[in-house]
Amino acid sequence: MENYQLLFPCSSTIAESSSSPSFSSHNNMGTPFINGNSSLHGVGNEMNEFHVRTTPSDDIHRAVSHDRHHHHHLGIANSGDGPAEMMSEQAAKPSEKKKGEKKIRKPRFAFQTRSQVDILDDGYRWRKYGQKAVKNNKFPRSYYRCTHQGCNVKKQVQRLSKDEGTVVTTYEGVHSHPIDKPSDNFEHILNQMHIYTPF
DNA sequence: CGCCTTTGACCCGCGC
DNA sequence: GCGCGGGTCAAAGGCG
Repeated sequence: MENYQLLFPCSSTIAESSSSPSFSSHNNMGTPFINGNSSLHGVGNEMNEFHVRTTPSDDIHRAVSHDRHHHHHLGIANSGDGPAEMMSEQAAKPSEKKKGEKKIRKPRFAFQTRSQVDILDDGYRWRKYGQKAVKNNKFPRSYYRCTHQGCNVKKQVQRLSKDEGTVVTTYEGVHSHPIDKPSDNFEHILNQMHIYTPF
């Protein structure tokens, strides 16, 4: 399914600044929306912010329902009236530090989706590694890591308490490997097509 | 049995 | 220093 990129229609744009180079260089499937203004500031700048603008029709995702809070079932994320949203945030956290390593924050980008379900299935396999309560939010935030060997991409998902129909997904890092969906069967594909051709 | 969640503890940066 | 908030670890358990 190399057309995973369709998940993010061309209309959605991203502005991100980061300290991570090696961005626009090789294309990485699965992150089509990185338009390569890489390394705005050199390493050492811990401040980066990300904006995501999506269009009204951005609730374009396959989604996993969580009728049980574990396994993945298929379901179409809503189709809603999600208005265009813009997000910007600061992340001034040095996360990547092993031992005397520099504190570089990978670029992060977020988008929000109106959806009934929390987990948007973007085609990668994720393992949840944490969940935390968020201040001023009645919903927790979940932390996921890409399970692909050597892939360090993370994402976090949270639902707005202000508008509980909205789910914010924040990606951190870039996949450098193909999509690793165990079973991409017809049903999945059909679901996608369904979503991508709303007219 | 392998893969995944759950969940409390831990860690770290920051403001007071 | 201390507490808080956000992010991560890892043990334990669940499920197919």
